[in-house]
Amino acid sequence: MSKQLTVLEPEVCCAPLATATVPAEAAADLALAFKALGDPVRLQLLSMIASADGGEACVCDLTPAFDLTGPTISHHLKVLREAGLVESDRRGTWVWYRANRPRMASLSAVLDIAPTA
Amino acid sequence: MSKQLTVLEPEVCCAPLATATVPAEAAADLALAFKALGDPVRLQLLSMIASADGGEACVCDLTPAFDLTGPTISHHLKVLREAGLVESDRRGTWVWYRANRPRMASLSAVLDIAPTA
DNA sequence: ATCGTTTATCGGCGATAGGCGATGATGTTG
DNA sequence: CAACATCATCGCCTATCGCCGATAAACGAT
Repeated sequence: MSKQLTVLEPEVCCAPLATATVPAEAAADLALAFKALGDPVRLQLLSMIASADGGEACVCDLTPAFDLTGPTISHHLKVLREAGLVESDRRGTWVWYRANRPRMASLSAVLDIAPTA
Repeated sequence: MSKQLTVLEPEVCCAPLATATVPAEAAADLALAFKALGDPVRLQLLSMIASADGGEACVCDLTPAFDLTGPTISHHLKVLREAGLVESDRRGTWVWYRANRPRMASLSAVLDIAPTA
């Protein structure tokens, strides 16, 4: 929603992990994102959001997909938000989430394996 | 999608997160790996190992790079091992670690963003 | 066999994370 | 306005995490 605090530095780094030692500051930011992905519920939430039709998913559609309470889902969404993986947008009664695709792409690139090692 | 079918998977699936909702079992395995990456020290350890000359790194070279004790580094390496991200190999006095590149590639693929959404 | 070196495991401690119910903030509708 | 619905935040509890010192296990050298 109107969470004015978003990732100020979206593109933190992209050097593949296997090509050079990641600096400490970059490691902190990357670890924050990977930690957010390190939970089955959040992983499914992100996949539901990213694969949703139109690229957006309403919380009202996400919550009933789990055997968890509303506050818990809201908490997980907050973690994903603060990790810069999703963005939210309140439209009327409902809140819609969409994936931050550049962020995901950057994480994917970090894990990418160089063709020749 | 292209006709690139990967025959040998290390553990689990590889369907990009943004194309379909990830099943619960796959989410558990993926979350385990991402959780292992969700720590700055482990992220740097993996990058040091993966980018090391010859693709291998000795614990004796890893430990002094951090302001942490031996047991703590050993613990982090164990987490990476149990997540399937690295493999270890004792050769004489020292233990050498190398990255599990297929595993990393599979995680990278999961976060990959489809060209057209 | 005994020592020194390297790495892993064990036990414990403080900090963090995931879960819930209760409450609050926001928006729609009657 | 009041009543309702949706979603977020708060407080609390338990479980897990990250860290250390102490100890054990594996190996080479003496």
